[in-house]
Amino acid sequence: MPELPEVETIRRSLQPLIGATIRALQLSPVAPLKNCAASAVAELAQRTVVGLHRRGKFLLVALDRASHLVLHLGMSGQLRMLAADMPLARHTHLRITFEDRRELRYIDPRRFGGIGLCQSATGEDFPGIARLGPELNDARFTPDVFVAHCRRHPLLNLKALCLDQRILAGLGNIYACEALYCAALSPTRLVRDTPDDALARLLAGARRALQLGIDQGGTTLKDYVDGLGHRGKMQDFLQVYDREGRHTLDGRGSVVRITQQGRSTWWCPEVQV
DNA sequence: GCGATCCTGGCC
DNA sequence: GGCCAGGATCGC
Repeated sequence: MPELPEVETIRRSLQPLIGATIRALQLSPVAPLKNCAASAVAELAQRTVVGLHRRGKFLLVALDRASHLVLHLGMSGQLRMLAADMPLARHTHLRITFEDRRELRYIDPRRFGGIGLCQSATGEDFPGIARLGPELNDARFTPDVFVAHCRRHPLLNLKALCLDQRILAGLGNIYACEALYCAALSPTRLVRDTPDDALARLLAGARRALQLGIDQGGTTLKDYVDGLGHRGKMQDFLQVYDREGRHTLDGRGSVVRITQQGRSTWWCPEVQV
């Protein structure tokens, strides 16, 4: 489900948790733990939330003293901040109860997400985060840096490039399609056949698509909500995603769907070359 | 690089 | 029943 704009929206919605102290943590028997033992998670009791950070699609819950919590929402994950006495949703895999009776719940039916611990405040010691490309909003991530990364993968098509977290951290299937439309580039084109200035356009397109997604509070196709239960509005601004057989939102052409790397790509051949 | 795989749920 | 879904990893 959640790509960078959704995770960022969730992060912002959970800011009120900063300063709250954990009373207890409860894991489901099938919680998707990544590189950590259930006992290590339970030991986070009595620790205080000091910050909420995002890296790519990962959310880091920074705690006072030592280790921090790393959460990835995979395809179907949700984070919800609720009162501790609210009814429990199915597939709730982690409950973090705070001293003030608020509760942060991690819900993930498909369990493609993950719950883990890291030592560094930036998560650099967490596998998966360590492999990520630069943050899209990092000013040091210049077109030159991006192009240099791209050139190491000449045989990738541009859609696969967009989805490659080592290169563009945070893009998922929706925003990859939207970024390629923004940049007017065909998803089937190979990196090898794409000049530097077109790759620079792709970086700009990715930034534009993600920023619009953040501004609109994420995309709610079905069930995405932020930590407070608010739906996103980006679904009303998508140009190509899930619009097979219709026109692009701006009416510049018609949308087709193809399959690449086993996943759907929606694009507009009249605009994207 | 590519395809299979991990899961559940919703839709046709 | 089969197919599809907002993701990432692992093996070849």
